[in-house]
This record gives sequence, structure tokens and C-alpha cells, in this order.
Amino acid sequence: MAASPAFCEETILHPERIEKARAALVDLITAADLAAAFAALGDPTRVRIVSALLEQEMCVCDLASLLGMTQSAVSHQLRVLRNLRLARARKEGRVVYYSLDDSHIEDIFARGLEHVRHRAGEETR
Amino acid sequence: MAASPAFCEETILHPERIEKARAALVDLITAADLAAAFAALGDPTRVRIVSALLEQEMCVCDLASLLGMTQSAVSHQLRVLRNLRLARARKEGRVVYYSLDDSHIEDIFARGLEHVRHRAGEETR
DNA sequence: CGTATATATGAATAATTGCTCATATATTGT
DNA sequence: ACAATATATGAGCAATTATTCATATATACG
Repeated sequence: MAASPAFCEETILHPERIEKARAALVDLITAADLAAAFAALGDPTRVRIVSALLEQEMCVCDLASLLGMTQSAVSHQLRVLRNLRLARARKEGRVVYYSLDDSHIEDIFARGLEHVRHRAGEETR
Repeated sequence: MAASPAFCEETILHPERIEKARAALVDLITAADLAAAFAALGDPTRVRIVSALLEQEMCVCDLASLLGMTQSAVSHQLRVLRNLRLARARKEGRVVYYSLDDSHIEDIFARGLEHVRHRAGEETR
């Protein structure tokens, strides 16, 4: 017996901490979903899009003009936000208006801003 | 006169919305900083590390054991979190204990979890 | 119906990134 | 000083991704 698992050859210093952490650890699926949601905010272009949509809903061509980017590039990024339910599309004729999907996004964005502005006040090195 | 800017050939549907959004739009530097912070949370491994650190501070080898990953891989990811001030290192002899750097992170993480769990309740397609 | 406009999308490419392996640094104990 | 241990780090590779270009879809207008 004692078939030691081949996938973990690591040293263990605090078994009780590992057990405690294992209870709190998010499962792989949740971790992947959560990472995907944060990754959607992990791009400067999408951050700027979200900051614009915080103010009001906007159509694709206005966003492209605002950001100084091509319609195609903006559309691709909007799809990312839409697929992850960070943004929502509303169609009116041939114009598609995008807005933020739920209030979680505004909260998360605001906290993120607090974090980087707090960090900006530190001397980094 | 009328030197039309070469970087924006896009159509404009609502000039007043663009002006309003321009006032709210985060600048490029802030967008990059914010995106970097979110991108740090945009990886499943780092999400799991953060979820473990929500419970208590942990050393590198315990984290490696918990996650079933090599010490090197975990150390690399911890550096990302540390560089962006999401995690903090405390050295005690040869053991380095990591913890979350500030309460923003816990808030952001919790809101993110709400978002994905809220989404999980929807029928996606 | 045909033309123009607003948006979406597929393919291709360049840049970024997560992990592994090997090795370096730092600390403890003998 | 030497060996063992905990962590950090540089190089390399495979996978992912942001943008561009070309084109497709959809709606409005004549």
C-alpha cells in the first residue's frame, strides 16, 4: 500500500494549513470561470470600454471613434465582454448599443480603481 | 487647415455621447495599470492561490502541495501577485509566507465570485 | 430590388504568457 | 566550511490573444 501520488512531490511544512486552505480553495471550474471574468477586464482596451460604458450605453462606431480604434477591433473586444456577460447588446435598427450587464462590474471596476490609485501613492522602488 | 487626424476614420453617430464618455474615460496609463491588476487575477492558478490566501497566510511549499504544482510554477505566479501588490511576502528564516496585500483584493475577489455564481444561475444558450 | 451603412466574424500574425527544467540565492544545522 | 532545505529566477517552448484585413450579415433608404 501507500501508493504515493506521482503528481505531488512537494514538501509539506504545515499540514493543518493545507487542510484549512483546501476547504476554502475554489474548485477548478469556478477558478476557471472567475479567471475568465477577471481576464476580460485584464486588457487596457476593454478597461477603457468599460470606463466609457460606466457613463452611458454606447454604439460600436462611437466607441471606435472615442478610442481611436477600428470598428473591427472594438467589435472583437465587445464580443469578449458580451460572452462573459460583462456587457450587454441592445439592437436598434442597424445600430447596436452596448451597456454594462450588471452592477457587479461597476463595483469590481471601482474597487480596482481604488487599488491602483492607492498603489500609485506608494513609492514602488 | 483642417488637417484631419489620420488615426480616426470612424463614423460618429452621437458626438455628445462621445464627449460625455471622454470625460469619464480612464487615461491610457490608468487603463494599463488597471488592466494589469485584473490580468493578475485572470489566471486559474492565481485565482486558486488568492482563494487559499483569503483563509490564511501560506508558504510556497504548502501552496505547491495544495495546488499539486511544482514549487517553481507557484513561485513564478506568486511573483506576479507580489509585483502587482496583490500579495505580500514575509520572510521567516528560509520560509517565505505569502498573504493578500490589502482589503481591495478580498472585495474584488468576492464581487467576482458573486458575478460568476450569478451567471451560473442563468441558462447560457 | 440595389446601394449604403452598422456591425460581426474568420483567418493570419505578432506579442504575451504559463509552465518546465536547470540553476542560483539564502538560511539552517552539523 | 559543508550539506540540506526553501525559495527565486533565467531560458525555452507551447499555448493564448489582440489587432488587422477582408468579407459576411443585417438593416435602412431610395
